[in-house]
Amino acid sequence: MTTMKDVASAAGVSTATVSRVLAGHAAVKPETARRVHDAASSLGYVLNPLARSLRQQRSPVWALVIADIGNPFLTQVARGVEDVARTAGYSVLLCNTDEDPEKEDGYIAIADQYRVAGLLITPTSTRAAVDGLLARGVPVVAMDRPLGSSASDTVLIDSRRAAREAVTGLVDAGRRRVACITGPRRVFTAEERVLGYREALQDSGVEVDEDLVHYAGFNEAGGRAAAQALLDAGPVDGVLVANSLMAVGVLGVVRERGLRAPEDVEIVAFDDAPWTSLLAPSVRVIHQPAYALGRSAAELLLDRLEQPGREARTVMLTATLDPTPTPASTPASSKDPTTT
Amino acid sequence: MTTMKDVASAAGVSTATVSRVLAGHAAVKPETARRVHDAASSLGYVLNPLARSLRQQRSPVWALVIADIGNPFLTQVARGVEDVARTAGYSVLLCNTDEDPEKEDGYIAIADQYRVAGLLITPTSTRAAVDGLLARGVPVVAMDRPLGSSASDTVLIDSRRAAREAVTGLVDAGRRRVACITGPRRVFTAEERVLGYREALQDSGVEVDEDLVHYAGFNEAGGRAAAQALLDAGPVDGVLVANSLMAVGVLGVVRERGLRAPEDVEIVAFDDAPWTSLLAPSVRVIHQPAYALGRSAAELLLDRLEQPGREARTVMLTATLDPTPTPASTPASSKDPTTT
DNA sequence: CTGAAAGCGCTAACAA
DNA sequence: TTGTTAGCGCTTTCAG
Repeated sequence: MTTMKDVASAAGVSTATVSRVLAGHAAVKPETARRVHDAASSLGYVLNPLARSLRQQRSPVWALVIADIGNPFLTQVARGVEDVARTAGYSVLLCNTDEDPEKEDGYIAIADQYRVAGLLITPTSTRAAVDGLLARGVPVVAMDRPLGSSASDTVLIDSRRAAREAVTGLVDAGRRRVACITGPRRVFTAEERVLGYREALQDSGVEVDEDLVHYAGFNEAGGRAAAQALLDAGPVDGVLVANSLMAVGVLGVVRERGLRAPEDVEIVAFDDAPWTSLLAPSVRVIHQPAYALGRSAAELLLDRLEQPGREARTVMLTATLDPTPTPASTPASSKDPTTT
Repeated sequence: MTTMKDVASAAGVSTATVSRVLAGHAAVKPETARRVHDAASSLGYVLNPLARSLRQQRSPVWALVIADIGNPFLTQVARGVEDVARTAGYSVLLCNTDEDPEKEDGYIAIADQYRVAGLLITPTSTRAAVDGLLARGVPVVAMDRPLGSSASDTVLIDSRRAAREAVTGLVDAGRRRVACITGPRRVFTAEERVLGYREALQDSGVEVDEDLVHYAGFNEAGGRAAAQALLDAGPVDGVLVANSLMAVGVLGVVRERGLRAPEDVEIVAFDDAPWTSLLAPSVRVIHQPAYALGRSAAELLLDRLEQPGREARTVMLTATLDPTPTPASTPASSKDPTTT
């Protein structure tokens, strides 16, 4: 393993000079710089970032702790974060918690140990253990869900409003038994969506039937289980589903039971994955600006890195109810950039 | 920032002893160990892994370089890798190349610089620049696609055979104009699937019409573009699609053109995401053992870490053509574990 | 413009 | 069983 010392002796200078040349700043005679570069490349020298970070007391890495790598919404968020991070020269260490508070705390601890320059998280627990980071002055940005300790920057999406709007639409369209299938109780967005649902019903003077509200895992299995329980209990003509993965589970059940959507039951779900418009029992979707969320969060982090002192900021983005899908034409609308 | 030295003086011992206590190995008097632990926890000490890695010349991190974080097949692979890594005490640095050879080489260089303990990759280029790692004795495992330099362990899925089987099925069912929509030319699996397609046609004595073979991006946009071009050129009654994301694009076009599937055109696609069985124009899927692929790859890496000398090994897994979907019942078959 | 030297926080011989 | 010591590879004063 060739080190800076090797390069230094090959170029006939000190390691200090090599360091200066490689870093770019600090004035070095061009002639010397050239010799160093030549030596470095001919030796195939590659800088050891561990040593550099040890010395500098910071590493150019961000930890991105997300709740579910299988959730298209969150992978879009990750893309947004990564794109900004990369252009700013940071690498992103992606960690997957599977909505498990213990795994979450474990990853935060690892990030802590690694002295990451910043942490972005979609907290699964409101009390995610980020105090250590914060105390040490490491910026933490909460994405999609707030953290208990509000000393950190936060980017949210107003999903409560969107939920309310969607449910109001269902009721206005004449749906009488509208249910709500949402994520785990502990999770902020899961609760927000239920709140929006309740508000809409109250606005419309419809009494909330608690049997129509189901909490479950934020994934296909959760959606499936909730739908089974819901439909076993009685008929329903509208459902608000908290994310696209759950929607898949719900639709599976709907299909198996021979129900038609939207005729028998109209389903509105959060998140527009590319495939949502092609689902068999059809779903109306609520678009969430996932990519933009990731970008904003990363920008807040960058900003905070420059002004460590500034007060915490909260950015609120808006979710929009897509127009009812017209089965005949299905434009591949991409409000978020996609890979090409 | 409290260091080991602080803990040492607080506990009235040397840093060497603190290190020994924290590492666990090496015998330390229980009494001393307790004092050290007390000191450490009361000071809120957290070990600096940078320093440790610098000293040990290895870091407990694997780089997982995948081609597309948005591809459900690959996220399942990532889960497999991560589960094995975690139980073995490694963290996984996930990198997303977007099928871009330059980004790929960039990430490999970063992994190289970070002195990762191992690298797992779904190479987008056969000549991914892993020689540096290999030369330094860092294990590299190729997943789903082989690397040019075959000095590395490899886990593949026999998708050529699966493609052949699927296309043979289409022809046997009376389909006469069967097309193939696959990924970028450079990508191994993209080519393999075309090879299987060609073999099937040759077996059946059907001449291969080159206009029916389309290469495109391994994502929704790619599938969409290929399908447009294909259908503009003439009618088709069967299509083999190389992955689920492309299938979404293809189905969108099929639907927009008012074609029915499988009546007018039967579509068989690789990868069974949870939502594939719910797609409107229906698709028959080829199941690939993604999670198992990830696990095998991780196990090969672990194994190689223990026996640096052993010769490279290649594991071949099998893809299976799922039975024709019966629209009425859609069992949520999970051959791969899912989050609950 | 360049070099010497100190030291980031930790681990691993080697002594004691 | 514990301490001393010598670095891992790099950056950064401080001199020159």
